[in-house]
Amino acid sequence: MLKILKERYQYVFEAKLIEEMASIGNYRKFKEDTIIMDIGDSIEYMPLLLSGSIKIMREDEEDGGELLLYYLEVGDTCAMTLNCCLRKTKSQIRAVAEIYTELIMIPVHKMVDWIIQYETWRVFVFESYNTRLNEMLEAIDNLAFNNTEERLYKYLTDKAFIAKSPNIIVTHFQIASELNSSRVVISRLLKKLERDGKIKLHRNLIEVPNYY
DNA sequence: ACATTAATTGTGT
DNA sequence: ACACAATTAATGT
Repeated sequence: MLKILKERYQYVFEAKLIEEMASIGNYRKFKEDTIIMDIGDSIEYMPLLLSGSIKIMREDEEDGGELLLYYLEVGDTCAMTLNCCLRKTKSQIRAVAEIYTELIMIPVHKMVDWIIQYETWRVFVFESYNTRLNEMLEAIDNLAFNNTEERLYKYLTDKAFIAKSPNIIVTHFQIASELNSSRVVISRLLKKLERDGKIKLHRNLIEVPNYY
């Protein structure tokens, strides 16, 4: 575990901190589509991604609809967790492994200590906050302007990027529920994107040539 | 290889 | 949003 940590984070954190992470952290792996953290769970650990990718979703308690907020990738932490450990609130979000994912769980009290002890950790935490905030703003823009088409295309490229393949395997229905839209709308928009030459459609499969 | 069926996708109102 | 048509994949014979 120490080895993996070093590979991924040697330029981010100082050696001492990495060693401490390795000895304290709890190594876990999750298979595709498993829920890592659900809404209402109290947060005792903060995740540090080693490999894979996690999607962060919100759920509407009214209609049970889901909404995908953003993806966490290697080198990211969950901003929600950062928030919760300082305020002792419950999770407001659901985290699901998008693909096979490895991560290290670190007890939240440790991360408070580290903020005091390690400069690199402080920087890391603030950076994460910042990127997350920006991504959220972007997401809100798209929502507010009701621009589902852009949201859809971003969703597709993101997904392809994570899978490291231009081919993504989803049905229109699945996309609709993640974007909290209806299947028909998605189908129509996908058609349009195909006509524009941005993607190619097949059954259960969408080709996204320019995903990087 | 063909027919049947279920699921996914396309389109008009 | 709804209903229905068309297409495709999966399965059995």
